[in-house]
Amino acid sequence: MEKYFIQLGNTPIFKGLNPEQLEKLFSDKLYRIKSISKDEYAVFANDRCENLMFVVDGSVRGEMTDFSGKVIKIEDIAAPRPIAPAFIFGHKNVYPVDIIGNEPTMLFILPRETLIQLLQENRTILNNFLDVISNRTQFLSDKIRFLSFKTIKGKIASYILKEAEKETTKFLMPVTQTQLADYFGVTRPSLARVLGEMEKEGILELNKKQIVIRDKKRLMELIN
Amino acid sequence: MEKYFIQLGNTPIFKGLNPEQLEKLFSDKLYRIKSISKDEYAVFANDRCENLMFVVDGSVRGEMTDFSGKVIKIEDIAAPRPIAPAFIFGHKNVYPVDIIGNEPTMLFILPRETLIQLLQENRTILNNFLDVISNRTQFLSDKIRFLSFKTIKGKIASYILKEAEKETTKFLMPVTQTQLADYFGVTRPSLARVLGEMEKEGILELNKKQIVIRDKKRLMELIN
DNA sequence: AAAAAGCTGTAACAATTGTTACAACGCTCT
DNA sequence: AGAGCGTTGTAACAATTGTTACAGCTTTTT
Repeated sequence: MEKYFIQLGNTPIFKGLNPEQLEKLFSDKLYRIKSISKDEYAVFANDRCENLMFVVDGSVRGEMTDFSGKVIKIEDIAAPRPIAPAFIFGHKNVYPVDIIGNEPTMLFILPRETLIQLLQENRTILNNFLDVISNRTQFLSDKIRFLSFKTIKGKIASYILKEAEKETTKFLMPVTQTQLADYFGVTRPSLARVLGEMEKEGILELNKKQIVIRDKKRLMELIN
Repeated sequence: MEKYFIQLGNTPIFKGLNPEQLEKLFSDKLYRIKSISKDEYAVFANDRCENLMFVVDGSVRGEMTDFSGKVIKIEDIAAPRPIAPAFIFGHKNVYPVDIIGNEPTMLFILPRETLIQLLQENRTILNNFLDVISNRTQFLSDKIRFLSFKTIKGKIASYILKEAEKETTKFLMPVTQTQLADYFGVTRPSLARVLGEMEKEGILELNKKQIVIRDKKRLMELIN
């Protein structure tokens, strides 16, 4: 048993299949393994995306180079995870970022043709794959809805009201302020300041990560 | 021949199949047709999304009601087009918006189970469906990249450099300032002001919708 | 041709956010 | 316990953007 079949079974796309089933499924399929070293490029931005790659050992990062030559890290992708599953189909299937090894890393590479075969013959994989790219779309839609609130108060209000849908007035922030600021596309001190203002105005009560909604009505009015 | 099979063949998901093929494909499948009148709700936001619906005649609009009760129109969907194809799979498959008839409208409704059968037995449909969702993801990714430029100058620079990739220095704005401001998530006067500033600084030259890049280097520096 | 509607340019002022810097607190590792 | 690190609170000032209003212009409608 190759060890990458074990890791593959842990990716969201092959979830629900055990290594034996995977080995059997792949017995008559085309695929390949590639090792990359630290800081080696696996793909360059704008390369054609004709394979679905999985990180089965180690981790890679996605980087963008902007017009001025500055490099921006977009995200880390650690095993076991697929790379850019939403870019292998669609009209413009090129990689949106450079993919670079963070460490010695092993990639499992599936040609598009093989993937299509798998999707057609195995219903679990089809469902998983649709789930993965649909989740991505849903996440991005949510994020855009957020970014469209102009003020930070509006973003916070919208975020908190959504988080507190189940529990009525009290809940724990599941992320740090830094992460939340990043998600909102604002700076961390600005977020902290606005949270402070909302506490002074009596709308919220803050204790570290615990948030209590004191005036739900005014919180709702902040969204417009 | 039911006329909706003709319209279905024009949707991106059944593209490449003629009405006869569609009729045959659907002969042993579950589906149904629903008519809605003007201003009738086809679905409410947060309804479970267990069917894929197509507008085969007329048009609907997607509307959101925010916490303060204000209604915001998100988009129009006219025949022939699928409704929310990225929300039938994924973990949270509920409709993100209300769907309301703009006029007397006919909907073709496919249960998820039927859709999965079609995806497995017909490769064209599988490819089309994956293309549709992937295109959506790619569009949203682009948009988020835009929104993440903090200043209006940065958004303009990024937009213009992308638009002017083919033609070197001169091009026509394909949209009005109002539309562009909307896409950027800023107000129209702000956009106009910044465009004016960039002209004064000698970076751009503006004549109505014609734009000439006078200093590409400084334009690129604005992106960071 | 006249009227209406939409697009663009501009201005002054208000509001919001970014920048930068520092301090206090809690957690983990040794 | 102490060092190191990440998180949070805060402040002053600079920069950017929103708001509102008006005028001139083009395009479409009547």
